[in-house]
Amino acid sequence: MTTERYNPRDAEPRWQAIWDEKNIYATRNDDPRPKYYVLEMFPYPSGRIHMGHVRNYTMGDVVARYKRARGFSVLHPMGWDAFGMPAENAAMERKVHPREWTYANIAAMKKQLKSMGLSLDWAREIATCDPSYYKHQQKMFLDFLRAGLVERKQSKVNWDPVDQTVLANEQVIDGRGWRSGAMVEQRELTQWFLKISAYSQELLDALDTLDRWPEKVRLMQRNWIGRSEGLHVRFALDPATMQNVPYAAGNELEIFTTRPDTLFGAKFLALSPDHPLAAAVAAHNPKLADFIVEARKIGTAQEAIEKAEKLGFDTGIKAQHPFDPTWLLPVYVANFVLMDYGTGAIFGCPAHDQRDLDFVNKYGLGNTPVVCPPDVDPKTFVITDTAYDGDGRMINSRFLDGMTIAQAKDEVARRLESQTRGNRPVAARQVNFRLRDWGISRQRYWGCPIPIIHCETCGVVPVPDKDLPVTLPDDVDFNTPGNPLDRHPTWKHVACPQCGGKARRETDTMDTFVDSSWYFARFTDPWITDAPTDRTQVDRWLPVDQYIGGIEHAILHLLYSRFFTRAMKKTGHTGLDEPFAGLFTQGMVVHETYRRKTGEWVMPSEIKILGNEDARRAVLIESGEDIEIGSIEKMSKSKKNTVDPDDIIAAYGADTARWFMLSDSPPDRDVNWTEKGVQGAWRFTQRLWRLVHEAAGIAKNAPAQRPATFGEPALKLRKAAHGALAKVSEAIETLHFNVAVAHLYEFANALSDAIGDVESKPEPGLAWAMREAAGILVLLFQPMMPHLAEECWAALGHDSLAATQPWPAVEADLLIENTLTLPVQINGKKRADVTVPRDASKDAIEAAVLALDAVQKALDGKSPKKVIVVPQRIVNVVA
RNA sequence: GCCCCUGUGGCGGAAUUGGUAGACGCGCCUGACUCAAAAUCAGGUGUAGCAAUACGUGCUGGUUCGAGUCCGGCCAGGGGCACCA
Repeated sequence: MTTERYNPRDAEPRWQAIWDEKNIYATRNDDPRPKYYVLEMFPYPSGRIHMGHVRNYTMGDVVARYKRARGFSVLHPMGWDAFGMPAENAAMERKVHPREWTYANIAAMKKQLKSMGLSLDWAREIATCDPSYYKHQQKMFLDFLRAGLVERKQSKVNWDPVDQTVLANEQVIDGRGWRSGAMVEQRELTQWFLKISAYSQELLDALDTLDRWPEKVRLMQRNWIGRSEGLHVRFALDPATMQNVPYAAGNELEIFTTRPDTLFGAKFLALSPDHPLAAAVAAHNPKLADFIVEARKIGTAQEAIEKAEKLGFDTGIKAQHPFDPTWLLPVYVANFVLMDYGTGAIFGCPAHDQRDLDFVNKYGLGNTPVVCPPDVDPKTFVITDTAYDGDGRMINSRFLDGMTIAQAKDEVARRLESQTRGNRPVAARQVNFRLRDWGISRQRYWGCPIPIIHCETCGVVPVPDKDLPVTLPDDVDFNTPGNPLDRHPTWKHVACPQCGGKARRETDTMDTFVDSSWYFARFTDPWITDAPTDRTQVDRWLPVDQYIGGIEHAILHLLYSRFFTRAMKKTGHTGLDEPFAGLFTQGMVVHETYRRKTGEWVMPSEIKILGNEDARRAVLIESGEDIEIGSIEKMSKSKKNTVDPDDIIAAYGADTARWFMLSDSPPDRDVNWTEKGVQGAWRFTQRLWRLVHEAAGIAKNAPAQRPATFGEPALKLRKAAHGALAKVSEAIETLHFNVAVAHLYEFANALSDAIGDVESKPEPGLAWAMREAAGILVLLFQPMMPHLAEECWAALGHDSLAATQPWPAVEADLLIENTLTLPVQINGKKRADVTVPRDASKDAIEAAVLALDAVQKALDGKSPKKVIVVPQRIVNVVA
């Protein structure tokens, strides 16, 4: 009797219009119910959404809809990460203003997102390029400046020669710019820095409290922060070797080491090529000067950084061993010592550090092992090509001999701390971090202007709060590379706010990661005009309960946001430290690749698949030309293996796309987009529609009152319904969407069986159970397929909206079975089943098991060695 | 090089965290309906075997009444960091 098909092209826009009209997804800031803030990482407005967005926003939407049904006041906003390079590239290539380009893209993408049926509160929409947003960012920059969290300093920076801008360390991947892919060069520039390193320890410690973050992300951040404990040691330099060296710091050299225990294995000291002492020696030593120039090249723009040979240059200076002034160590300049870690100088213990060993083997400085591995005879222990960095006992180390590494470290620190030279201890325990301050200056137009004025007489002057925002000029040209703000004829020329004299604006704009470091806070009250946040709202809504996005932001965005939230707290804009209580990182959307014999990539929409499995092949639709089917890879424009969400929604509807995104693959793994898979999802939407309509036909005749008793088929259906309810709820709570999907399939199968029972085994309670079950089914899939749910909910005779219904309540009694079927194992292998009453005693179960034929046979008249009865689980007979 | 994660049918993946391995879906096979196809419906589908049964969660050892799950060693794939002293 199935006639009509569900038509998403008609139904989806219809329900979207109704949701809009009734404004059901708006969140009120005065809602007294418990709050739940679910947020997906906001998109860059590139112009079109891609499948990764579909997956990301579908997951967030399921959580939002589920929590709403669970009675929470849900905040689920959307905005745009709208500043950035592509807008300027478009301006250069297509002569369109970045603002126009960006806002046109936002309009297009908003339309696409709306077609997905997401339950978003669009009234809170923000775009980071809007002065009403970046005004507050400028205010916070100035607040941070006053709080000592901003610094302006000259530093070596990573310069991207293609984008013509500076990149943070985090934005350099394998020596290349994260966006342009160009080899990064080193340049000296004066930059604005946010002092994230002031929070190194705190950012590290607090990771332990983020128990709803993936362990993987926490580990990556831990490694990035890179805490190491060690000793800061002052080596005295032999005055005889320091003649003619104009070195301001005097006759000493400070080093940092994490292995003070190996001090008696020292063979040399080494300076970074950028160390002031190296420069001082080079002033009178042209060969060293040349060496330093060469060494710097290797550390920067050279391709093979990791393969660079360890090179050194002997300065002729000698340093005294801290425990023995007569023991002199040569001081080298070495290309592998970094200036901006520790003190820019090290001591080398070749026996226990591979780099140092490579170095001494090249320059013939020898090595002395000072840590002997367990079970090795110290007399025969020698190091040749491989340094030993494992555990052991101290040898060849005078008063340290026999100690463990930990004891030796402590002993060295203790002795050197109490020695003084020039009224200062010779050594101090020190903690070092790898994390550097966050350089935010970018030489770009399309970013948030840094609200600073440089005055010839007053120096660096903050723009007064009353003059905010500093807005971008509209009349800019992109015909030449570099920063359009810098070459704008008038924009940068202003009067100094302090003295009124001639001054110029800072023409650098902020890194766009600043924009995304606080948008989640702005969403809590995007309407407030005189402050970045309303403290009542931001403190009530934050932290974000569930944040969802890509793993690619594990360090950059998430670490910056954690820092920024703390900085906002310090300046009174929030009351908390951690912005994201729960984090989920979703996998990518991948797809097969296709290419012509000539090697050109071909889009999935351009080809047709013929045959199955081994006989599977692809041809170009247009010409019938054979196409090679390649590996499954991340969807990307370059390999053309993308599928356009618009096409999928036009062909199958948003619900089918959403359902497929959630089914099969666990959400944190990659999902392979296949035509077969989409068709499977499509068939299921049709099947649900039919099932619910059939069930509705039966339910029409159901009594209004719940029957006092239910027959077997009705009870079976009710158990299936409530079982599914319990399992789907749990799966959504734990974000195991693929498991929720599987339980919904199972439940649909059970409903289908029950519909068959109506004819074969009619009974009065079944119609009532059918109505209950169909209702539960619809509400269970509502978070995933909201349009279909509305259509089905209406078919069940409701004039309310499925999207606003409370989550159904489980009848716990139905989940408890009166009799249990336990598996019976003999010696750990399953051999039989036994059905016993739920409350049967262990003895009763044991007796029932021993009476089983299979058990009798296995025991062969003997009595069992042991019978293990695990209540409600399993029985194991040990024969 | 260091650190981390993952290996389960033809495929995507389940498995109450030590208790019936393979739920659910895809694919495939058989049947029904149809002039036929699509759609739909019913049944089957880890491997070997006619069967009883045996084997089976990357390999290998161990702990346990019982191991996909815990421990040791290896192999493969993926990711992060990489002169950080």
